[in-house]
Amino acid sequence: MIQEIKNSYGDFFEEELLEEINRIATFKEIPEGFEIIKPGSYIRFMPLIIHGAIKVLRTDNDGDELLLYFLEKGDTCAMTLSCCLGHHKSEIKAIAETDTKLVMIPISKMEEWTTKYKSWRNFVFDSYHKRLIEAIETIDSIAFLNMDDRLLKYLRDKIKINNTSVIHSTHQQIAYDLHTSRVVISRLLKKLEKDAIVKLNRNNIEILQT
Amino acid sequence: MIQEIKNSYGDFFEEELLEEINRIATFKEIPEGFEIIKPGSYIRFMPLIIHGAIKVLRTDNDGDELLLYFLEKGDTCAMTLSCCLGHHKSEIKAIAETDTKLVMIPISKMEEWTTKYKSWRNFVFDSYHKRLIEAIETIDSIAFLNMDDRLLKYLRDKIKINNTSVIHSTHQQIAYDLHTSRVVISRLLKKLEKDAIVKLNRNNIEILQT
DNA sequence: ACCTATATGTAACAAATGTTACTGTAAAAG
DNA sequence: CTTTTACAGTAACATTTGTTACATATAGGT
Repeated sequence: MIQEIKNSYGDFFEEELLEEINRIATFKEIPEGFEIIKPGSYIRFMPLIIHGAIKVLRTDNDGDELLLYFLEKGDTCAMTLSCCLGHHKSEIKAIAETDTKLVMIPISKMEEWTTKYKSWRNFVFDSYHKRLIEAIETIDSIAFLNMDDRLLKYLRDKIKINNTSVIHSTHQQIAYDLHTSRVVISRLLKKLEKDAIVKLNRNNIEILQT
Repeated sequence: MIQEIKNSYGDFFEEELLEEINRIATFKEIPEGFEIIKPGSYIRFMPLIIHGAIKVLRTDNDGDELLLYFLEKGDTCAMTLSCCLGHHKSEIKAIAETDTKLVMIPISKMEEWTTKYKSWRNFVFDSYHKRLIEAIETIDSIAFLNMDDRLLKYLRDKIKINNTSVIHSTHQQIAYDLHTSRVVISRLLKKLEKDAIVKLNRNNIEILQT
């Protein structure tokens, strides 16, 4: 497992810490579409992403959803950090965007390691920083962009995360992520197709221009 | 200064740390309306709020603005934390909402203290957590609420922060914070007045129902 | 008291987004 | 092969939000 972590996180962590992770953490493989974090649930493990991608959504009581951001190799979920350190409930939902490999750290080790290892402390600070920046970029999108530009940004983020130019999603799924309706997405996608930016097929969207 | 900090932060910090803050930090009084952080500027101090309130806005290149959240006594600005620890540029703007008293910590001490003091580490983690939660609540508002409810929420947040039932703002100022136009705010405020939720006067808005 | 800045009220219209309803069509299931 | 289900296309309309234009009102300076 040490080598796997090094592949994804470089030499960020000290050898000592790596060995401790190796001893204590568990390795997990998650299939695409699996719901890793459910809203309202308590979290006992903090996931380090070794391979793949996870999408993180905000949910409210009425079943409304909104994509917050994607997590990649080398990332961790700052909301999980918050939950772990503050022992709060999850207010988000996390779904495996692709098949994903995770290292699960038990929360009991979290505080201990922030005291013990400088690299771990920096990793946690850095993760918070990244997530805060991402959250604010999400605010930028919904506050300052129209739906057509938000859709385009979404499609581009998605092909980047999945490392492909074809998106396997239905219009309805996209509508959920952007918190709008299927009809609106179909309408805007059709416009993008007219402008030769995408090519539409059943269950997939090909991105022609990046 | 130690007593001032204790009044605002309780016994959260160790005596030792308090003394170090007292020795190193500078005390500052800021008048209402003063621009504490400008977008694009580098930040050399981290402000701890002793008294008063600060509003934090997101800005983009076109001069668009959006209120992110208010900071109160006991808070600090996590974006500043990010900037300090990561040495990034500010992407936000901070303005004194009321007359405000601050303790300014030089960033050089930041990392040192996170290693040295457990309470400081926890304070920093806690601040990040709070700001992340607030940012996500802002996302909730703009994603899930219509402008009338956003306005109402804004007014309520404002009277809470200012500890008064009269808001001294023009419609234009509110429009900037919510990233909409003055006419829209006037229209919606008039509706709230019809519903006996507010009373409108020149340069101030009285909130009748909380 | 008069002038001027700024603030507010409001109508009329434009644009963006959301909703409903119905169509056709491809894939999956029987 | 037929039936069913899920997906996508599109028109017509409703609602929300944004824009322009102008009228009116109030405070402050002279």
